[in-house]
Amino acid sequence: MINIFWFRRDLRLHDNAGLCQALQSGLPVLPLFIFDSDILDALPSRQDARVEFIHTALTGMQRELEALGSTLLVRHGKPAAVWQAILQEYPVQAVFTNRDYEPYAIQRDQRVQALLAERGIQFHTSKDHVIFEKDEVLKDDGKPYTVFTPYSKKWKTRLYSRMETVVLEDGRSEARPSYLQPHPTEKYFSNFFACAPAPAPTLAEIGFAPSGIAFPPPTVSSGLIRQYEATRNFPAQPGTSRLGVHFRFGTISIREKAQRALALSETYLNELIWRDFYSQILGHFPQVVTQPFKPAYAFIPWRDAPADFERWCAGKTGYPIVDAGMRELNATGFMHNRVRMITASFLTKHLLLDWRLGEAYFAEKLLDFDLASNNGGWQWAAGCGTDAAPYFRVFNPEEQTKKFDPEYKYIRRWVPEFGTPAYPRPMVEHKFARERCLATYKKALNGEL
DNA sequence: TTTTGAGTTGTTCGA
DNA sequence: GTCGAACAACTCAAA
Repeated sequence: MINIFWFRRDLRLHDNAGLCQALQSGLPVLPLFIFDSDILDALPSRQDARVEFIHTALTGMQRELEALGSTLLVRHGKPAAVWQAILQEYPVQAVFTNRDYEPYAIQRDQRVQALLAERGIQFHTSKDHVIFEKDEVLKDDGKPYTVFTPYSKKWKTRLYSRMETVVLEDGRSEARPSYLQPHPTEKYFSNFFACAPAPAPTLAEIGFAPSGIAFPPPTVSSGLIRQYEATRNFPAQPGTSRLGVHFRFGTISIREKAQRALALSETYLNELIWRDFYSQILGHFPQVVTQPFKPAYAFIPWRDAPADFERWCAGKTGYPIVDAGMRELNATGFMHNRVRMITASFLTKHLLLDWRLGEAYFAEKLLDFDLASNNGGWQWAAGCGTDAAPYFRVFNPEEQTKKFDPEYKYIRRWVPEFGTPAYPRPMVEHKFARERCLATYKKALNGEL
């Protein structure tokens, strides 16, 4: 008999909670990854950098596992069908995996768990993707938080409520939060199932072509984290970590990064807490996937203007900071955080286009796309999210440029024709757009529409 | 139950 | 240029 560890959004061998548990289960562990055709077939393009990223990460793990005398089983198909095939091929006692909190994943895992249960096979799940799951940080009345600041306070209280003494390499000892302790997977590497390498499908075999998009490294310097608060808002500078895609697919450990953040930057730690915050919002309020978090905002009459949406997508709005952001996204699969806010505000408030359009476009293009964070960010930009701030906070693209790209470095990098006759005029005048937005929101929220 | 303080990231206007 | 108030009123969280 063997046990199987099922990789999904946790593509690493080190400090992997579920894998560590599996390796301690007493049976040889065969690692598995499934390219889920339900997900892949729904992607709009056959050149998807995320699929390529996953494929690259799997190749790396495959190499590590072969060096350990084992292998990574990589299959392609609908999860239920793949599992049925695997259970025909291997005598499986139990399956281990890390929990995934997105609605589709929850449903998929319920089905797989039922399928396994019919055959008497246990399905063990672990927390790995977040520091705290949705029911670990709750108000005193047992209900979920919907405002970030009190959530973050309770999050930190909980983090520091359990400490362990750790002996460092130089012999000194230090107290560290138990929740951030690494899972020592490598101690149990001898428990992988010993077998010949199993051939994995190529990118082409699962139906995809290389995207041409470069992947950021899974590392960030301590200097950057220390300077994060001072530099993160300037898109021309490399002041942000670019670790998003690695968090998304688990090629780095959230615990390790949180431990470093604790030592180096409160601001950076807060960003990691935001990740948990939006994950628990999605878990408790899954309707946010299609509906505004604040129900009253469902009555805003978004404009129906496909041509305007196309101009926004293409980076041809005539507002250089907006266009620079959209072109960076289209070219690299990444957009600087500050510019994500500006472009999102522009779409929802200047153009009065439905935030779900922008959300879907980012979902298609962003290498680091994460449902919970992307949805939370877009609802925030549209004013309909958990943020208590007023809806009349309309970003002025020119003011934002003055503050965050005063020398037009970022703009010139992505909009070389800026300042020449080839650059388009603004597609909508700022003052007019601002007033139209405020009037429309006000009416809708007063129930006059 | 009531009260109180506060809420990621902003802009505009007038003194 | 700089500063504070207004933008509106509401809901959340905790005491």
